[in-house]
Amino acid sequence: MRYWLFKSEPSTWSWDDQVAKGAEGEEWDGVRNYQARNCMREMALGDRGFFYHSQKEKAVVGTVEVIATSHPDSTTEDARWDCVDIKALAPLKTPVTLEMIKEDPALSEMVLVKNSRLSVQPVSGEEWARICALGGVEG
DNA sequence: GCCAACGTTGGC
DNA sequence: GCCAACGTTGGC
Repeated sequence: MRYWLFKSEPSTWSWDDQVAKGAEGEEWDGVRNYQARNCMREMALGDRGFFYHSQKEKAVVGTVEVIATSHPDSTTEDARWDCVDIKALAPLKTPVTLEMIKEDPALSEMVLVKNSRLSVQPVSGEEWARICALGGVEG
């Protein structure tokens, strides 16, 4: 199993919106960046991810699971853009903020730190375990 | 609200 | 195919 991070502006699509979709999940649509799209194309059923709130909050707030592999993005006719479906798994007891991530030597190499603009990105197994521990959630 | 970083577009 | 111009993202 591989691990990922999905970034969203809470004013556009928040963790609460994701939770409200329940087991049915939702398309992670609207991505118009090749690197982010390529990440989604690599995802497998059952892969796990973090749900990250950008802008004001800047924190990992929950975990999600990939429930549909890459398919055309329904919000565009442009065949270049694909997306996956994800469902909410569990909220973090303690949101893990960008500040905490930057201060933690074990997390200083995260794509989130190195390339802050990439909206869908890979997370290593070590990073996954560390953030789950900090956040008080089962990996 | 500003600005740096980055990706994309389009003219040559 | 290169590179300048432009638009967008996201942290501060």
